[in-house]
Amino acid sequence: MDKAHLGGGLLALDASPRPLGFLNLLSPPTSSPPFHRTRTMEADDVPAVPGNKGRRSIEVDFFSDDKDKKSAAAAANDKKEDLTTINLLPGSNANDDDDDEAATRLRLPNDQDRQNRNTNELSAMQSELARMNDENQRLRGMLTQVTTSYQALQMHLVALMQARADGQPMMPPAVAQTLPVTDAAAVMPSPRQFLGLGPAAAAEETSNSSTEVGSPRPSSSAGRRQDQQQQAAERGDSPDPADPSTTARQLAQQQEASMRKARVSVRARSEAPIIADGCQWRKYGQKMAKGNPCPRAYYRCTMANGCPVRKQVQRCADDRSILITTYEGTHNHPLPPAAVAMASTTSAAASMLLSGSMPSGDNFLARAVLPCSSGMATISASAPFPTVTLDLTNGPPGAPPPARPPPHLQAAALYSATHQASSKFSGLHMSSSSTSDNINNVGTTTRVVAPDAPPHMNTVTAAAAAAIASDPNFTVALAAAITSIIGGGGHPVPIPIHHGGQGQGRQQQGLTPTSNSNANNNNAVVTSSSNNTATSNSETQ
DNA sequence: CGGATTTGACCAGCGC
DNA sequence: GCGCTGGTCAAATCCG
Repeated sequence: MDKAHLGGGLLALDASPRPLGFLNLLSPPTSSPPFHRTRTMEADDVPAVPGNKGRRSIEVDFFSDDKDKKSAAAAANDKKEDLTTINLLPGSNANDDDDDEAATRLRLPNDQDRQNRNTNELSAMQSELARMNDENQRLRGMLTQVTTSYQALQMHLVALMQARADGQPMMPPAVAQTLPVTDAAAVMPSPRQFLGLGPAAAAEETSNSSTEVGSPRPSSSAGRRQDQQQQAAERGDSPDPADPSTTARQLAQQQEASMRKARVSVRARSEAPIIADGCQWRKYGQKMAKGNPCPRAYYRCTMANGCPVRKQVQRCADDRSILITTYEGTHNHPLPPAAVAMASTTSAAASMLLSGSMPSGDNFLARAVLPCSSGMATISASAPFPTVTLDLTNGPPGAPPPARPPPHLQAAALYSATHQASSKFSGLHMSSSSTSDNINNVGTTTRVVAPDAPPHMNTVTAAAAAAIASDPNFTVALAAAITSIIGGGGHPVPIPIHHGGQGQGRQQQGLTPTSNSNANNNNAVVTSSSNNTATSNSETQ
């Protein structure tokens, strides 16, 4: 493009191919006077004029006053170029006077075909401009959402600091702000819970019966064995049912029993065997699941000794390009920023699910968790455990995959979207009616689709959110801020992240992972009943 | 050689 | 009670 054309009140448009949505055409900057809303499109976009080997360009007149038009017309005449001036101003009349004519008439050769062609191109350009305007507005809305999310997170950090300074218990906003006082008191985790110590940790802490903390009981077969052993050991202690501490412990166990069952399933298109969520995993099993020719792989987090987090990975039976990753458990160690993205996402989703924070509309969670990244979240409260499925596939199976970020960026997009959810929940706590419904209405399965997120928008917003959230500066700064605030600076402190559970983690400080992985797996949040992945599949397809 | 992966066995829950 | 299924373990194997 001829950069010289930028002068003389003409602002040249880059004719090179460019994704939509990054050009603010209809909202000219106001801070860069003198700005003349005349744009010149050049290059191959404009057909060559026969006999004219000079430049090819179309000048689009955005002028709103005669003064600007006159100057632009003069500038155009000075150039002696093959210009096509198009008046796009609504309601303008090219026959008003000679000055207007100078700026608005189509200076084309007397070739009717060429004129028709240019007219068609004009309409195409207008539609293109309209599309770009829509795209621009969507981007603005997304930016607003990101800003809001950031502010909400910042406010939450401030609240954390205050609570820490006051010594008051702090709870996740999804729980604290969506439950009535009584329910919130029942579900409210202790400060240690929120900082990574589960209810069992609190119970164990009070009883001083074990060094193991943050240990939701596994419900799997092996976990059940472990559970039975632990229960037998507790029976050996002959707890008094009337003992308040015993009752509290049983309460905590009941709470964690329900919490550990929550799962977060993420559907994302990926050719890789697993999605890159930032954590280190070790495969410990593989099974053929009924109804799916693809095997299901079982992974365990190996970033820390005894980390109870596990995940199942299986390809969708109907669309092999879709990878379904189901997370369970709570990390008991610090996470790298890349892992924080996915972990916090699933954490927030599970927290919202477990907190029963859905208001009267079942689609609330979908709109809250995924207002833009996908537009679809599947909430399954079916027995034996609730599952929230976050769909990042952007479209039905078989649909042509849209331009989308790689899986790890999708995770980051989800991370961003979840914080949007946090901000939405932050504004929700004023509504007392939102607490009436509870996810514990076992037996209901709800498929919900965000009503205000058209597919094309989902793609764009997810990609943009991914770009923002995956920015190393952003995530690193966020993690550093949280670490510095919660941990009081100096040493890295684990960010309370859990998958599928709520407040089940523990602080690493003062805890020494043992070499007995089984013992440490008391922290595991494992369930062993129905195939929730299959449930998710059936519900989301 | 150590860590990761594979794979058969085992166990518990559930439905008939 | 029996078979099916999901989930996990652990020995064997693979791999860098």
